[in-house]
Amino acid sequence: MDTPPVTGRRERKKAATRKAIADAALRLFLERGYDRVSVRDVAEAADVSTTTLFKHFPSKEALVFDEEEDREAELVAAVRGRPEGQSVVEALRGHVLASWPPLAAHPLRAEFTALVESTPALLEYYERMWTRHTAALGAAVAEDAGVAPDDVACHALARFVLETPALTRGRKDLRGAVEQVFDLLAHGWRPPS
Amino acid sequence: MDTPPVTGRRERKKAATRKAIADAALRLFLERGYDRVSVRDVAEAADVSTTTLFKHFPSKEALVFDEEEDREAELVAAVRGRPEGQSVVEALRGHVLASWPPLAAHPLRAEFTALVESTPALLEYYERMWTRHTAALGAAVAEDAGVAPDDVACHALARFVLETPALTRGRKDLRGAVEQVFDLLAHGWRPPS
DNA sequence: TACAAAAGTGCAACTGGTCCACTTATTGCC
DNA sequence: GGCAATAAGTGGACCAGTTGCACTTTTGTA
Repeated sequence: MDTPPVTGRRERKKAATRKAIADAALRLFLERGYDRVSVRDVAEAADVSTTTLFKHFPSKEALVFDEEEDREAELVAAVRGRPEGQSVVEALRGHVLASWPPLAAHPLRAEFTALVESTPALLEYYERMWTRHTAALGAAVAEDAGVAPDDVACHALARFVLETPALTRGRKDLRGAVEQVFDLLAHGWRPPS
Repeated sequence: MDTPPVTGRRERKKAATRKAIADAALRLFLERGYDRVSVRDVAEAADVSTTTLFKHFPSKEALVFDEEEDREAELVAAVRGRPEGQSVVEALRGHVLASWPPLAAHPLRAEFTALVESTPALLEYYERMWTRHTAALGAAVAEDAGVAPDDVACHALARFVLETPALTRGRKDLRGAVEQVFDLLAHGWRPPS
C-alpha cells in the first residue's frame, strides 16, 4: 500500500508535536509580545501539557530559536578547512561575512528580528548562543596554531569573533562594521581614521 | 545632647536594613551554598519581609555583589586622564592590571570568590556587571579618538577589554593572561610562540 | 501639631521550571 | 500475532524568584 515510511511513526509524531509547539509560540509571541505570553499559554495553544512542552524545549527562550543548526561544527570547519596560506583571522572573517548577515537580510524574518531585538531576554539568549561556542572554537584555533588547547590568546580570539553579532547588530552598514571588528582583531586597535 | 546627625535617621535606618539583608545573605550563602538558600530564607534571617528585601536589591544575585562602586567612572577616567603620549590600549591595560587582579589576591575574599565561581548564576551576573559598561567606555574611547560616539571599533575595543576578567578567570598566571589579551588588542592576533 | 512622603508589612498571585506517578502509543522481537 | 520494552504525553502538585496591592508605622518638615 503506502511506501514504508523511512522514519517511524513515533518520530514523525514527535516532530509534529515539536513543530506545533514552536509554531504556536512564535504566533503568540508575535501577536502579543514575548513577555505577555506565558509558557502555559503556549502549551495551551499547542494543545499539550506544559510538561510536554519542556520535554521538547529546555526553556522559554528556546521556543523562539527553533532550528538549532550546528554553528559550532561550521566554525571549527572554517578554521580547519581554510585555504593554504590564509590566516585564521581571515578565515573567520570570511566565514562570518558569508554565514551571518544574511539572517538579517531575509525580509521574511523582519518581524522575527524585531521581536528578538525588542525583548531583552531574547537578545541575551541569542548572543549567548554564539559565545557558548567559545571553548570549541578556541580549542580549534589553538590546535591549528600548535599550542596548548587552553591558550589564552586563542580563546580570546574565539570569544571576540563570536561577539561580532552582538557588536554590529543594528548598524546600518553591517558588512562594514564586521570588517572593522576583524581589522581590530587582525592588526590591533588604532585610533580610527 | 548628641551631635546632630549629618544624615537623617531615616537614611541611617535604611542603610542599616540594607546592610542587615546583605550580611544575612552572604552568611547564609557561604554556609549553605547559593542555591540552597531562598530569598525568603534571607529575608527571614534579616528579619524583614521579602517585599522589603526586593525594595533594596533588584534580584537575588544582587545580594551578593553589594558594594556597587563606580567602576564605570574609573574606566572612563583611565582613558581620559592617561599620561601624554600613552595609547588608549596601554592605558586600559594598566588600569585593568592595577585594579582588577587584587580582588582575587585579597585572602579575605577567597571564600567569596569560591562562592561566586562555583555558582553559574553568580558567575554570569558577575561577568555581565563588567560588560554592562561597554557603552560608556566605548563612548569615552570614541570621544578621545575624535570619532562618532557610536564608532564600532571603539565599542569593540571597550567590550573586549571588559571581557578580560571572564577570559582570564582561573588562570594560574593571571597577570600574564591579561597581558596576552591586551597584546592581542594592541597588535592583532598572531599564532602564539 | 498636622500632614505628606518614605519605609516596611503581609499576603496573594503570577511565572518559569521541575517532579512524580500514571496512561497511551509505538516498536522490535519471538 | 502476541508481548514486553520503551518512549511520548498527561495532569497536577510544587518550588523559587518576583511583583502588586492595600495597609501601617516612622520620619521629616511646614
